[in-house]
Amino acid sequence: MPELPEVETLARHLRVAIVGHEITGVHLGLPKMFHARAGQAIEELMGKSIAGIRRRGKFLILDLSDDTSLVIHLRLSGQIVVFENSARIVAGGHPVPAFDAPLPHKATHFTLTLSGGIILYLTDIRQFGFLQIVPTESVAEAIGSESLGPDAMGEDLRAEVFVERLHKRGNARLKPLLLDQQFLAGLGNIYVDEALYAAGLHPLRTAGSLTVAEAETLYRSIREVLDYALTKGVAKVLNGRTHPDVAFPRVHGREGQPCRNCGTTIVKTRVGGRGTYTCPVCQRLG
DNA sequence: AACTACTCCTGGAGGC
DNA sequence: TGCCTCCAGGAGTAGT
Repeated sequence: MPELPEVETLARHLRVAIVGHEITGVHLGLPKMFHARAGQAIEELMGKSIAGIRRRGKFLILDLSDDTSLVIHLRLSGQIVVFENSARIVAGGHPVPAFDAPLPHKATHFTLTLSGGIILYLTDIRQFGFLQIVPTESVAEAIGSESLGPDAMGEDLRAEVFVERLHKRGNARLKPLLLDQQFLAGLGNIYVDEALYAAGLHPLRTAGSLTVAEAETLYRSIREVLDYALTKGVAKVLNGRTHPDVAFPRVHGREGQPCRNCGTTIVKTRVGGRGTYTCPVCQRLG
């Protein structure tokens, strides 16, 4: 589930909620979720404090007080919920189970108890998510930063950088390319559909077929969609079925419903094995 | 370089 | 109610 806006929102909320707190309890219910280095035990976390929280692409990074870092990837169905003295203070990621469901859930695989009456639950129905503990100086290596593309929200990703990268991958189709974390880090299936729709570009267009103006439009659309998700709080409510923002998503998941630009029926196709929603009029191939 | 298929899992939705 | 199939917001690997 969680794409860049969801992970970023989680990072921001966790920053307020748990930075400075000490880890006083650790429970790992699904051992394979912990991608341990040789000889590592999850109990190493005990006694360390949360020094800072970062995000890179879809990776969530908890920097700890002893220059190690807890790296978390939620993949498709990871969810994090934090309680403080029995009150839920953070909830984000995949919406199943519901954020207000009793915890721990049977799919809660990792629990951190922190000073100040705080408990963090990591729940993951499909068990694809994972944890790593690495030296903070090795985080980049651990998450594959050399191969990971620029962060989709990063300030260093200027339009001309994006356009240049696009044209280097001229034969690639837009949708699989934008999903490729080595090309651009952070986008997932929903936001790629949203960005392409906002830019009026068909997901099967090749990168090389875009004019410079179209490529710049795509760049702006990606930033706008992500910014909207972050500032309007849709990243959080998007995960819930009954999010109050009826204006978002604008195309993803709206098969059979009218396009909000032109009224044409939104169609669902499969591109690169992923469910893909488009307006056949606003997003033309030719 | 770029595409497809398959893989890790569970659960919800829909058809019968 | 059960049973079946398909699908799911990620991403790595293998084969073409």
